[in-house]
Amino acid sequence: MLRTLNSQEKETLHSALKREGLRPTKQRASVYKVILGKKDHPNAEEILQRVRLDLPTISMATVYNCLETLVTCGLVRQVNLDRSPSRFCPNLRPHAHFECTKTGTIFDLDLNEKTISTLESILPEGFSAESFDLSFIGSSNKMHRNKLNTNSLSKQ
Amino acid sequence: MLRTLNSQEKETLHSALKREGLRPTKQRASVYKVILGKKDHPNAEEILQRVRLDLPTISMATVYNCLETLVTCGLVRQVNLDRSPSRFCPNLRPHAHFECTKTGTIFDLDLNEKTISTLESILPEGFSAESFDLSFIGSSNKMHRNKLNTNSLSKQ
DNA sequence: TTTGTAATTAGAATAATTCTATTTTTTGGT
DNA sequence: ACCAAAAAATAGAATTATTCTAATTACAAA
Repeated sequence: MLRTLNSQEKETLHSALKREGLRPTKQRASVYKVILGKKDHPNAEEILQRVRLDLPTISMATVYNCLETLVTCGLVRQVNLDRSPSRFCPNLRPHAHFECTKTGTIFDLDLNEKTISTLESILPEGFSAESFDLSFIGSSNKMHRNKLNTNSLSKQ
Repeated sequence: MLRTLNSQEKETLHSALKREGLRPTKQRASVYKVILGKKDHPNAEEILQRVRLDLPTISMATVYNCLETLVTCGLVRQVNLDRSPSRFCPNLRPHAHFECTKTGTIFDLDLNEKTISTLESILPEGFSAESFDLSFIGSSNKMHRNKLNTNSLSKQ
């Protein structure tokens, strides 16, 4: 059985859904719980497997529907690296991704204010960005930080 | 009829292919020519249409094969934005992409040394990147620079 | 030339995602 | 609680970009 949403997470989910005029269903809650529960950037197939521990009859179509809903509500971010299946992550802070070619691990790299303004400064006059995507491919000697159940790293 | 490769471009292509032990074919030359000829980040389907002006019987499989070859040889870069079909671009300088939501135009944004070192500084100890991808989505009031036949912009 | 290898080709196969049509669930009004 | 209307979930078909397969054609070195 999967860890359950705590009351704050439940409140976040319900109010975001309400804001969009959408209903809180057990399928949506379970998909959200899975994404919060293991921040390893799972794809739809992996999310389906994990959700089925709780809801054995959920369909792939529903997983895709729930993911779209959660992304629309701003609770979850869709991460596309190259042409591999989309992955999903609950980190709403500005961050980049690093994919380790040795292990396949994807790390979040939080961005500080200075870095963000450097990114903004790339845009010429007359351009304004509503979003950006930044990712790196390479190798790392860092292990998964399983204890914290996160792949997020930042420099001190 | 399409503009032909000049002798320098031909030499670049042939020596890059030779370096990899690959043969210079008319299909490869034509795909390369198309990508150099209009720097609007075409996808495989668009490249097929343009190449067929020269080689009416070329197949989509060959276009994909040629594209893979050119990317492997380092003559062309594959550009993936979200989950849309891969696009191809001959700009080998370090650059980011900007997709205009109003027009669908994709602009190259050349990156200066300072920006590149800021990007490198994002990586924590123990991480090394062999490549990065940076893209923006937003809107721009710049028109296509058709006269120069390029979508590349940089700040002075 | 011949001969082996590489490249091209058409079409089938694959894989991620989206769509369609049906059933189930939820909600708000009585 | 009951019912009607709307939303969501579901199974499976459809779509789409890309890759694979097997057969043919072109090339380059001896």
